[in-house]
Amino acid sequence: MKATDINLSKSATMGDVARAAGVAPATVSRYLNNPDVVSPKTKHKIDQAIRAMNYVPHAAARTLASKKSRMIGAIVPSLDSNLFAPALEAFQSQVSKAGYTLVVASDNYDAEQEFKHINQMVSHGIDALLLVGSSHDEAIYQLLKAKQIPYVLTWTTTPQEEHPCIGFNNKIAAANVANYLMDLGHTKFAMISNNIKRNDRAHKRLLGVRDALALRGLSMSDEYLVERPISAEQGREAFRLLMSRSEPPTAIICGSEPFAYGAIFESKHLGLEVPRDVSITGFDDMWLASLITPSLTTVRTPQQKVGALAADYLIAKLTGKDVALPTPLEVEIIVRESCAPPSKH
Amino acid sequence: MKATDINLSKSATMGDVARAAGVAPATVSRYLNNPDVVSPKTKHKIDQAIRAMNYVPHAAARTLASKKSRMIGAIVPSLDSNLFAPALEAFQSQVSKAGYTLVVASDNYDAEQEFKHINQMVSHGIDALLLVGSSHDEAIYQLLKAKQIPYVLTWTTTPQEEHPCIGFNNKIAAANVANYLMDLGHTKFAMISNNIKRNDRAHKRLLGVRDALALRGLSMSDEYLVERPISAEQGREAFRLLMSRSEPPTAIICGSEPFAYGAIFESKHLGLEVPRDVSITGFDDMWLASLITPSLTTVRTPQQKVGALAADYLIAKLTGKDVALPTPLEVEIIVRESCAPPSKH
DNA sequence: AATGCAAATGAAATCGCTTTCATTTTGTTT
DNA sequence: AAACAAAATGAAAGCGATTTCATTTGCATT
Repeated sequence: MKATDINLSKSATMGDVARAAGVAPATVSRYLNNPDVVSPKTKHKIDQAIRAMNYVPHAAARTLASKKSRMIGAIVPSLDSNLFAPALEAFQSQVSKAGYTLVVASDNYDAEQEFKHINQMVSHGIDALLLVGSSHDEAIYQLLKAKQIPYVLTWTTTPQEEHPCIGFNNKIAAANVANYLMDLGHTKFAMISNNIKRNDRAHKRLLGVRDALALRGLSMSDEYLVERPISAEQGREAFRLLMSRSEPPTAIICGSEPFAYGAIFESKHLGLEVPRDVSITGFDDMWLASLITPSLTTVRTPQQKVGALAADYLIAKLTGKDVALPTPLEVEIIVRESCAPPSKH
Repeated sequence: MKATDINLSKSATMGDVARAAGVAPATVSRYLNNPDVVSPKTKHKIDQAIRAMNYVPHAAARTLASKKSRMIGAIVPSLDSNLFAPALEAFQSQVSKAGYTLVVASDNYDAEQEFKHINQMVSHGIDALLLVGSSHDEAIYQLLKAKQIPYVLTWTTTPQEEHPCIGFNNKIAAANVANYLMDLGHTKFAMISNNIKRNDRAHKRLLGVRDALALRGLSMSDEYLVERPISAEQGREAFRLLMSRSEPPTAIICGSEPFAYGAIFESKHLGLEVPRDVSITGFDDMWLASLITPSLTTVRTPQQKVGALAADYLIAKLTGKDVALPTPLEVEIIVRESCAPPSKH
């Protein structure tokens, strides 16, 4: 770890190391990539030489020659978001543990940006790729297929098993929430959601809610669906809007948890009491859910698990192991204080 | 953007494009890197060929030949943290806007991991590097210097101008908070902080507080300094601990904002009222600060700005422009409800 | 038309590694 | 000790771009 003898001139190359160790470059390469096949004796010599010259392999050269970059890409909607950060952190941890380097980009829910980023990453030779959600340009899949790049879609499950996915069933999860609220006696629902068109998870959650309602002969008109960028602030506004309707909902299902926080905070400003006047649910179970007053009834999603499993899957795939895709992950409704039966008007 | 004619066999190389366009590979290279020097006529031919074959340059080959990877690295303590995410998002946005690809890693405040990641990134040929904080292994600086890799330290300022920094003065910011509280009449202080040894920002904030106190003849004993990993949950525990002292503090300065949230939530459990029974301050002004009850008096730090400026600086540096480092950024105390004069015993 | 100069292009070496194939060394078996 | 298979090593050909240097082309000028 001492860095006393850093060579200030040109960096040492594999050739330099080979010369110093008195072996051929090929042997150094083997030492690096497949140590088992080099004899202990030469292994030692090479080891010495590498340390002495502070040799660091030139990754681009390796990539060029081997067609493997030892980089894995991840494209998420946003880096600045509690929604993906835990998964990304877990992903990065696993990825780097396996000796890979992580390349990331955020696309702000914009398909064109995503496409651009993917092209850039592919050009850089990433060995595998993590994507969020299930709706991606067909060209992307074609590209990944053509280049034989393993990928995985996260936060989602494909019913048709078209693509490898690691996530949970958003539709069912949302349906469970709706059912829970209906069991409490609610009939007048509203939903605060991220953009339905651009965010397939949001879309599926909406479908889940609508299906569940339909099964019990209920429905939610479009007026009670408010689409917003994800943030607590937007949740506040959406809540105010919804509660100012002539016929306000008795239960508000938030497609993303920050909306729920915003709604709860805003309820205090409006002099409303949760859950007496209106029930609110979240989605994800972030740290604030249990601390806020009233604490939030929500569905807990396995965020780090998604990240870690995605990494494991891709790495296994790269290692040549044949991997079974994990079955859709479980989610769980965490019942806290923010829901109650609707008041008798 | 159509991907109808993806070549399923080997990807097209520059040679293929050259052949198709009836020019030399060198000319294609010029078209890509320095379009001004190729004639409009050939430019058109090459353009056609590239589209037709769906050619994507091989980044590793470019890197090898040009010694520029068009990748920029960033190492942050944690990806799963509201503290760095906004900056990182802004950084990534600028970086990719300039045509670079972002490589990230998190080191969990562990110097050894950081060193490992940097080596890996350097091996991958990153053109520039963002680091957080000011305390890094000397070997790192040597390596970056030897390889001539521009870098920037963020969230900090070096008084000695040893290294390029983009951030604010943590010491002064914390001192301001302490002064504000002393102005209110406080004399019995406590601080909840991240690990002082591993986190230089935390350390500087502590120094700022201590210095400010000293200037007014006050002090804070070590018993009133609680070091914890950054989270609201840890903030709760620390708060409970501090308030159970025989002589509890009247003001608690939180070195990171999640601590403050935890403290405020826990105060309710303990039947204490903020700010009547104890004043609390945060650090960063995250979204929750204005929504929580009581709203949090805190210091607002320019997070996106740090990320964006860091990117601008590095990119300018890479473009060969001579860049003036921005002066330390301003921070501002946002006075809200969580502080008040100490109660009369 | 001849001249000269700048602009545009091409040829070929090079970047640092991997990998195939051939060769040498080692160790085991008879 | 001979014979042979297995293990270890070496030689050399790429991988796909960039870049220097040389050459050709195009245009304006006389």
